[in-house]
Amino acid sequence: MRIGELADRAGVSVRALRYYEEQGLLYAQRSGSGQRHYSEPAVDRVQLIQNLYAAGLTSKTIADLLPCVDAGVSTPESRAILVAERDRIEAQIAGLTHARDRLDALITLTSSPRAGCAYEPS
Amino acid sequence: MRIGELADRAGVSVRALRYYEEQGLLYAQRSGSGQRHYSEPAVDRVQLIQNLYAAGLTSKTIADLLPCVDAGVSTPESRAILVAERDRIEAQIAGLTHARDRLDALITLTSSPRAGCAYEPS
DNA sequence: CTAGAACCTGACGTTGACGTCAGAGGCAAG
DNA sequence: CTTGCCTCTGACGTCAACGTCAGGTTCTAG
Repeated sequence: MRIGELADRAGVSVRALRYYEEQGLLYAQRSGSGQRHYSEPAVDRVQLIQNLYAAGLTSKTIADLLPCVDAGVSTPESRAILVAERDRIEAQIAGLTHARDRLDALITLTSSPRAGCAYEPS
Repeated sequence: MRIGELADRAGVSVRALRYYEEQGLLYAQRSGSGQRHYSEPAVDRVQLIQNLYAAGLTSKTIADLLPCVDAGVSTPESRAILVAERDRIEAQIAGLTHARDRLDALITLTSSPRAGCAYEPS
């Protein structure tokens, strides 16, 4: 498939796909005229990349890790990165959970006037 | 306390504190010579701000919400923002959890050579 | 065959939360 | 008094992941 279709199917922009290639995260066959052509698994790969981006990994970190994904093996260095990122994500989840709880408390606090002193005329 | 001490105690940079003030998130008394002076609760407030930043809220959103925190009440608009941000955070937590699971799987997969086919010569 | 959509390669623009530097003034200690 | 650290304002720098535009080529539907 060509780049536009991949973009649609993976839910990202065409520009993003070219950027991923630029960063060494995604490869494409080139037709004679220079157009990129992708195979089916590219859809999953792009979604994986997006997922890792969303988790806060940088292009460089992803570029370091993807070869291990492809090969199914990891070096001591890549394992260290993996574990470090996993821990970072866990910490981020904890922080977000805390923030969510604060927002929840804020919602409860501010939307029920004088909560606990309820005496609302029916 | 002065800005340096607040920065230390809240774990942020002096620049960040001035930026928060610029964005209307933090106020300070000014001495005759123009130096900022903060009271104790400022430490908590800075940590709240940091927490909200870490959760992905923008300066503007925080600026919209802090008055509600201060007043303990919310308008329909602020409630909408609160709920929207809460939902966004929940979605982000779900995404991060997914990413963490993928990394965990990757760690397991790549660090135990031929898992399930174990036959290692002792 | 032709119009229009899709694609190409540069290359500059954007955004948010600060970092950093310059130049000047303020404050406690010896 | 001066040394040295802290603070001030103002303004430009940074970084990542793209957005967007220009100018040109290629593919495809009718």
